[in-house]
Amino acid sequence: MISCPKCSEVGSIMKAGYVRNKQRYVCKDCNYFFTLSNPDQITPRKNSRRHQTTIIDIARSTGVSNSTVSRALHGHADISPETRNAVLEMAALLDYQPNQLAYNLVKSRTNTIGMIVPEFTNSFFPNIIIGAHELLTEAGYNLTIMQSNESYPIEVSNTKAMLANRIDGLLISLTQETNNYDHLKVFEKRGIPLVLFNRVCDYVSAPKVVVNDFEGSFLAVEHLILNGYERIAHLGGPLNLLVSRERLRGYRAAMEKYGKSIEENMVIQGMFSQQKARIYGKYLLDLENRPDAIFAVNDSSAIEIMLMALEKGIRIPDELGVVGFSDNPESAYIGPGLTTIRQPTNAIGKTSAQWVLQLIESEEEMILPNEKVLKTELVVRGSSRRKDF
Amino acid sequence: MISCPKCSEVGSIMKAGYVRNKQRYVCKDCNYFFTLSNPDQITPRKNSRRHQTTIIDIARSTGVSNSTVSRALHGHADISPETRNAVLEMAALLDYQPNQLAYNLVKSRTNTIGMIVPEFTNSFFPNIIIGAHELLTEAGYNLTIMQSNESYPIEVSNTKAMLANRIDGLLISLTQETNNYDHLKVFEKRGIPLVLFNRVCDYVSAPKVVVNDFEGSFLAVEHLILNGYERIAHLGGPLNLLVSRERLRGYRAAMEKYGKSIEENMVIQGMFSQQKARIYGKYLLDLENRPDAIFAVNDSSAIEIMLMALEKGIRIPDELGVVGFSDNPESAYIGPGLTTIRQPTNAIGKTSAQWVLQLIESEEEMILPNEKVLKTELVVRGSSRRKDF
DNA sequence: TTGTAAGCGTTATCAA
DNA sequence: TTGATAACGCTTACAA
Repeated sequence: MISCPKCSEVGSIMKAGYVRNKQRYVCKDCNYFFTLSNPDQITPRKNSRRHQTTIIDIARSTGVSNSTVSRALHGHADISPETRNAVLEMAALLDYQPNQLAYNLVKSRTNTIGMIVPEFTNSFFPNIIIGAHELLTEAGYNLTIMQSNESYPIEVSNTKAMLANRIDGLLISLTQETNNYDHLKVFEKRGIPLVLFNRVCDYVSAPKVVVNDFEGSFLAVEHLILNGYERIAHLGGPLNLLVSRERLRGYRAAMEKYGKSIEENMVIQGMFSQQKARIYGKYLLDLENRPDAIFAVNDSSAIEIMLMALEKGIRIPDELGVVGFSDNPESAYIGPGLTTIRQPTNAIGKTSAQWVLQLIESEEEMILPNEKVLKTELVVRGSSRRKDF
Repeated sequence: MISCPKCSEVGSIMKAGYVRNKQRYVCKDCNYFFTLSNPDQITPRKNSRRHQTTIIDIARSTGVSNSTVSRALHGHADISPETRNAVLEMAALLDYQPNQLAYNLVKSRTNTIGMIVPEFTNSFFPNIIIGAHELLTEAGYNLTIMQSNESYPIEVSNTKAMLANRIDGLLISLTQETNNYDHLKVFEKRGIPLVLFNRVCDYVSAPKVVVNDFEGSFLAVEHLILNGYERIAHLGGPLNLLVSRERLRGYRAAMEKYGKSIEENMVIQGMFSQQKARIYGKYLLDLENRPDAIFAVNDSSAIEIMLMALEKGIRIPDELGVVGFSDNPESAYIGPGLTTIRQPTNAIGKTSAQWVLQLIESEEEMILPNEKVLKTELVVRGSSRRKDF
């Protein structure tokens, strides 16, 4: 008695013509075609619970070898159109889906780029993801995204997972907690392409994609000064991040250039969070001699400040100028509109992705500029435009 | 001469004590420890370009077998603490990173959930992703996200890629183009858990996570009516999507309940896109006898309408009431604030993720309610609140 | 043009 | 408590 190699059924086997001079059978139960080239192939493969059809199934059913099937499937040359068609037909018939896992294992590449971002509650990182995603998809790569949630331990475990999954390259933007970079150096040591973006650091020799935070901040503060604000506070980010330091530097440079003295109690550096923004914002607005303008490290903080000013009845922009950074979607609409520095988020994603692909495709260690700096843009809205200026 | 099994170097091999009565060596060049249990293991493994250390490397260096290493690494019982420690030490020394690919292949599961969303330009899907991501991470699963960009062919190729990568389960929200569901039925046939969310359809027997679009819309329109609006237009979505149909149904039901006649030229169904919103918005606002309120299928469209009204000098809410759907972040801030229906995005993600995990973990085909309906919430803001009401 | 067989890095089933 | 050895599904020399 012949049993179906796929579903083990014995009662429903029928003859189904000849292939390459061998009797072909079909199992009416599971619609599986096969030949019996060799008696011990009659026994079904074990562990067949939810068996997905493999190359071997196709090989058996068509009466050719695995390698021939593989070649046919990949449109290799040196294969007779006749057998190729037979294989392709059978593949369709058996509803064959290649097993990427096995492919990846033997090729030891996955065609997948990993991306780790600290958060995606703001639209900032999602927009970067969109950019990277577009470019990678076009290039035939998959993108696996992980989120570190601004936590260093999670970031470390994320990189471990990426490593374990043998991604071909990694795009990463660091958490605000990250001060140790050993988990990134592993990538260097392994020769796995790595690109840092936005939240970068100096201590790892990987390419970095950033924006001109210094200039952006300089322009922002200069704009406030040119609108007649004198005592400008800065609500900054955590200083272990280069972005925070650069934006602080831009602030100081602008103040200095225009001969404004900086009151150090009005320069605050802190973690990114809505709660922190409220605390620092309250502090600044409650100062006995409160600033007449605030340059915030990002739009979320700036918006918190605007809302608090509203509550307190402080008029914007007359009594208080506010400028943010990043141009969140809500910034255009809040109150008189929030003046801000627009970041080319899509381009950040695209640039980073392109770079990591270049690193992958270039066999040699490339000698490359280690940093790409994209341009920001000052977007002037109502929160900083005084009528009398 | 002994050559290093890892880097093939011959000049830098030194003796390094004894392990299990075998001479141990170390390659000073690549810091690789090994023993020579068997003469033909002297030859380095070929294809060693960028060789990542494997279980076999550890086995050789420690002088035990693969299986023992595997067991030690997984903290199996039945292993002497002595050898376990030796293995673990060596693993750390050689900087071993497990190869998830191989693991997945033999286990034929990936611990990865796939997620396909039509877009993430709005904050809507990112927020759902956040919810799903949180729950999945906690459960020890990875999340692979793909974006169909509202394109049916891309959606199909995405599902193929997911299948090829042997994800353990899929969460999907359909594109506005999708009218054929064969690519989803494959999952059914293969027994791969599938959960539809938000953009669902009736033609595939998979669990669905949706919100009460009907009630939400009903409340939105009722709210407009109770604020004295009479001639309410509806700017709807593509009708092949259940959400669009449900929201339309809610609109009609509310109008009917309050005895308002619907002017059919003021009910428009169209694709989601900013451009379309502008075109339809212009049409509605330019009508000779224009509506006194518009209920839009989503906030993006509603916002476009508000902006156009602003341009045309139509006062909101006095001359025109506007209500959207979803509560985008910018909706709170635009003009007098956009009244909208808030969707529990985080919960949508979490619920879908939880469901797919349940399906994975339950061996049996579960008998389950086929749909979960989450609650929406009316958020009243200035765009619909008439002073005289 | 096709087949054979080794190898990718694991886990799992037997024996020892 | 350990070690061989056979899978997992695929690609690819090398042989025929």
